Amino acid sequence: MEFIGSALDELYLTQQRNYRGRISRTRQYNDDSKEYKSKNLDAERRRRQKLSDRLLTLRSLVPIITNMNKATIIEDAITYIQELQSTVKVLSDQLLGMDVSIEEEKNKKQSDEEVSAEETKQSDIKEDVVVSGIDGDKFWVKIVIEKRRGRFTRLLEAMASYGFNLSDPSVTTSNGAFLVTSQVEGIYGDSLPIHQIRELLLGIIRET
Amino acid sequence: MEFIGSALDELYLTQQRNYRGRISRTRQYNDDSKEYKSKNLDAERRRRQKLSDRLLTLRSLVPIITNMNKATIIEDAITYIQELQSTVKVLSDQLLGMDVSIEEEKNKKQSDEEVSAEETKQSDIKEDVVVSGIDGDKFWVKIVIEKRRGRFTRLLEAMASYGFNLSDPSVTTSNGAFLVTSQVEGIYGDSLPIHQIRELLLGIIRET
DNA sequence: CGGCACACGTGAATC
DNA sequence: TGATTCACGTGTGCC
Repeated sequence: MEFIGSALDELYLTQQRNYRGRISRTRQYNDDSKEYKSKNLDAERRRRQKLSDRLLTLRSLVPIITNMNKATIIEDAITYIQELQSTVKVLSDQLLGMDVSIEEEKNKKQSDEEVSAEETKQSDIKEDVVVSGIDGDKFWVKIVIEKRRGRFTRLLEAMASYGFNLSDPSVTTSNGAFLVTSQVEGIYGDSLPIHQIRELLLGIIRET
Repeated sequence: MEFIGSALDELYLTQQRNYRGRISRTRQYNDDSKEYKSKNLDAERRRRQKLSDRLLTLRSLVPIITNMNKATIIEDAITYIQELQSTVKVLSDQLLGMDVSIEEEKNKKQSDEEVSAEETKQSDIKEDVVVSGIDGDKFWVKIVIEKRRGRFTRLLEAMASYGFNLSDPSVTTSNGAFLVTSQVEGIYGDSLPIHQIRELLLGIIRET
């Protein structure tokens, strides 16, 4: 609330920041007057900038970004890590499960669930469609839908008919749900707003 | 510009009040009262705690922790995400049957018990079809084919028309190849020999 | 104008 | 002790 000694160096506090930008400089020592110096001012500055840089690089690693917010960056990173972990689990299960089911009796009940569960699952799936722009006409989509027979094929057909061009898609099914994650580019050769794309996808899903 | 100390505020606050600095903008007056000021104090507090919570949950996801530091938490998360991404890539490559130079220092157990694998060359996409029985009329298929536009859809259609009933399929694309892994059951209501199923699948692939 | 998000400088705490 | 990390309240833009 108050600046003690600093008195808000009106003169030498040439503070210029754009939004989310950095400050230029603040001078402390000088003049005849007393010094309002803090010991760890520079150290604290470096610490802040370092943390900010780490956050930036973290954001660059996460493909799905909902907001530039400091908190949401971490939130997205959390969900992305969880997705990656589950992907690793599915992949290694499939890699190890190519032989007979000898091992997975105890450490993994996954085989039993997959075989027995099948189509008798109750539909507790919460559908979800997330669209986030990457750059230009590239997008990242994540679709969670209830697994129904032939639905994935129809979904792909519908998306193709609407001009969606999927690159490197990944599809997994788990607990009676489809999870489709993919990069998409070139919708009608031009970029639509994110929310319109999402609405379009929702419509497609609704029809399939 | 501020010293605080929670409870100490009220003591020191008043005596610092008299120190008057000119600020261009709004001044939080009511100095006469003993009440301190700041409007978004609570909001800022919630924001800080929220971010701290997110950071904590992020740290809980990362298995390796070098330090409890705020910056190192993010740093560890960054390296962990990179590890996960490369792990996913290695696993899908192994599922695709592509021999990559294993330079990994991964602590993960890598079972190289890749099945029969009658692949021929490695310069291009190695088409591969592996069928292994599970029990009864259930079996496990792994299909690696060259990625062409719309081919996966046609493949699924053809398989469906032949009575293949896929359960929990997983599809990934990498390096211009499709990898389809799935459990299949109930071909024509009765079990065919494994090699005949494989021949049937090869024929389907050849036509798509 | 208010909510929101951020960078800032500072005192305290830890090693 | 000094170096380093943290929480805090505030000023200040941006919707």
